[in-house]
Amino acid sequence: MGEPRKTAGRARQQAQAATREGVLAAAAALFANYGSNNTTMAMVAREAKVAVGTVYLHFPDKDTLLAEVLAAALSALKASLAEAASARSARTAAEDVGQRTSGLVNFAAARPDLAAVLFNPAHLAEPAGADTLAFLVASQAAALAAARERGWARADLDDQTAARALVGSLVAVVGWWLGCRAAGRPAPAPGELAGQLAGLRLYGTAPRPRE
Amino acid sequence: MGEPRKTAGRARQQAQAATREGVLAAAAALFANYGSNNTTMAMVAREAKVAVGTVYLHFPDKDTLLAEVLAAALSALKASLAEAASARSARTAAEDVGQRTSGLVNFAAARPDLAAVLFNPAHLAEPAGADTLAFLVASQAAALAAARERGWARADLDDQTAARALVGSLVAVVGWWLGCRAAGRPAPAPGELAGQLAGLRLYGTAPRPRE
Amino acid sequence: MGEPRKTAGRARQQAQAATREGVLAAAAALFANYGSNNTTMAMVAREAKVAVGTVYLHFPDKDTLLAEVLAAALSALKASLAEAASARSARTAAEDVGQRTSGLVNFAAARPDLAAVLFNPAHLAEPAGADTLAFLVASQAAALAAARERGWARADLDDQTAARALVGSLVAVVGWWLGCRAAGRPAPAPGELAGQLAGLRLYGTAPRPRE
Amino acid sequence: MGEPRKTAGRARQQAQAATREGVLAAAAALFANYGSNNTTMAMVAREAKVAVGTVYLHFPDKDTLLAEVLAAALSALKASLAEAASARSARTAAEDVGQRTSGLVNFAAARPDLAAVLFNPAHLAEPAGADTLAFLVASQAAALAAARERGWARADLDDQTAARALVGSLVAVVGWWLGCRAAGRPAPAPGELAGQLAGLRLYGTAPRPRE
DNA sequence: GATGAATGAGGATTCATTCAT
DNA sequence: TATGAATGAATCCTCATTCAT
Repeated sequence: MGEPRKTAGRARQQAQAATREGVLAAAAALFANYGSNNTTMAMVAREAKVAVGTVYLHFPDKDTLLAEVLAAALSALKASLAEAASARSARTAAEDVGQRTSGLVNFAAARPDLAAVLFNPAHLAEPAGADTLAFLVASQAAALAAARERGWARADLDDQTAARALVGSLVAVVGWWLGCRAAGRPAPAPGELAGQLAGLRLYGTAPRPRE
Repeated sequence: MGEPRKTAGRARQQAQAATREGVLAAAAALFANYGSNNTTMAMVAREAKVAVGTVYLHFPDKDTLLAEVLAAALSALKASLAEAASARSARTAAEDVGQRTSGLVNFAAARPDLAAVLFNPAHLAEPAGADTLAFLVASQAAALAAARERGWARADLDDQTAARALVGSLVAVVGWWLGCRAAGRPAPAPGELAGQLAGLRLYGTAPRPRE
Repeated sequence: MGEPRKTAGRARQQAQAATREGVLAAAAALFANYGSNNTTMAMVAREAKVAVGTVYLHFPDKDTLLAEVLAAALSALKASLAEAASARSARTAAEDVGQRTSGLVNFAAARPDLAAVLFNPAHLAEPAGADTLAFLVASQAAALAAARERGWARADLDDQTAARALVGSLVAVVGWWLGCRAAGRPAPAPGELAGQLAGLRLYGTAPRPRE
Repeated sequence: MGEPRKTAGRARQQAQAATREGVLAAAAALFANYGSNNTTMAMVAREAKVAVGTVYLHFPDKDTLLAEVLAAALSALKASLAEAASARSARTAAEDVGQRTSGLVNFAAARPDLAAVLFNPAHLAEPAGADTLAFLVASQAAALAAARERGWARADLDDQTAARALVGSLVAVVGWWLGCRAAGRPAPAPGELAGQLAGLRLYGTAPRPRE
């Protein structure tokens, strides 16, 4: 999977890595715009200013390329969230969910390319997206379990089901939001969006007793 | 020019309609199983025990076929929900949401094929699925607005955003659930699933004060 | 080749013939407009307000249909020319050629459908058009031979070659002229066209000594 | 992104050009023999000893392939005529037309493939052939106008009409002649053919007063 | 490692023709 | 005779992948 020859010189290795990153970035941009299904390897190569063969030198096939683009996007998301999380710690459920949700929306606003690849249901539905989807679900499930520890979440929730529902709504809403913004259609402000998502997640649609 | 029998015979018409339905059913089954992207027109024809040309006799192209399969599934869903709705009327928000959600899950349990086509994000993302997605979102938004009228929903929700989130979570969860069941993997019982979904929708993940 | 059952009643036979004529007319109209290559048997049937099968009842296949349309057009042309010829007899070469050419152009103006089928090089190039082309060439060759008898044509012409050249120019010019008229583009008046064609045929492009 | 060798090697480029020419030649041969309508892209590929995809690598679609074959044939014709024209200049109308016609016939004799593609009415009638036809007509019209300047052509000719007639007769006769030769049927000698064509063009069919 | 021409299996769609009613 | 649904071979074109340079 793209493991460069051990004996290569330092400069060589760097050039190699740069090529790889270029392809990855090109693929991300195209997948974000058109979806991987409507993107050909030739398009990726052209965008990366590289020959088709070069793409195959770094990624054995298209599925793997998608998987790696998703992995890269996911790891950028993780990094972004981790940074946000380290900044402050939540005192209440509302703060907790609010911070997480804002983090996500901020990531989407800051890196629309990566986010658009990640929050594309078609990508997550493909075999190459299974890992990514699984991770997203697992992390939501973990967050839910952690929240329950602290009394921030109901005891009667099935974590699997709830995590899937949360991921589904995030993907749908953020995907839609990014699409609107990319197309220049009206879209809620990031803060507004995060607020709505956090509210729905925490309290659902029913009126809150008083808070 | 003679006296052409325009009526062409009752039996003939029925046979034609049967062929059309056969193709539709075959397409639904395959789209449900593999997604329309991994299904060829030849597969549809073979499954329907019909020649390729026959498929095109009834549907002008693949996109239209997908659109019609989605439309059929959607109308079956509507019928199922309408029937359920006419049976009893809700007195409380919980009853209302509970009934709607159960209706949906029951439909998925009763017609897994149709539901799997409908609740496939890749289908809804395609142009042919735009109408269907739009309808689902609009109907959720309408339900939300109606609920608010009765004081069953918060006033500070953005209907568009919330409707998308709800559709997203339903699609994700029901799609996953159907996949599990089709593959023989463990999956929650229908009632359990409906309960979880209804709870999340109404109250989110936070503990309920008491109700 | 469409020979109706001998035992059929009178009315039956007439209805049959009417159907056949209807198909022929429909095919002629479509072939004239789009060329036989861009006309499907289904289009013919629809235009004739008849079922596809009915077309095949009267014509064994598409090639034969084209051949018969061409034959019908050719026989209409012959009839038109014969009528014109019987009216007056030519005294000079110029009169002779002038009358023939006018007859042709008048036919094209009067029956643009049939003429457009006939004067379509693509039709004449197809196997089904071979007979028609052969007839046109033969009739030009005969006319040339007859003219030579009377001293109206040069002795050093090769009839085959000259006849082909004449047919070629007629087909090209009349076909182009009909196309212009059908499309509403500017086109010479019929008399003007006939004059030009007759002049070219008789005297070529060189200046006439005096006549 | 390394240092991509944009030049890709001289040999490589030549090989590519050779492939392109091979496809062009194969297409020309097949189009000449069967007409583009009866030639499939698979036949072209097979004839060129190349994969189907390779054909599409060099020509975006079948129409373009036909257009390029026609363009190549036309430019070969132009070159051939230009060479002939530069050799000697005409003193009389008869010399002028004679030289032009001989040039054409010589080209047809020397490059029967290219000529057969060019002088196929079906090709010229297709959209892809429109340019070629237009060029042929325009060049005849120009020749006519030039001749008139010198008093070599009648003043009462409509250039459009006459040019179409001339092209039509050339296409018909040369096309037929090539067909005869290819099929081994008897056909006039090139000089004979050119003489007949030149005579018809200059003086028509009427007896020449004296010359 | 990089290149990009070449490959060819595969997929959507068309349409002349058949045949049961 | 008339019908028109059904047939399926044929065709154009795409694109992931390979490999000689």
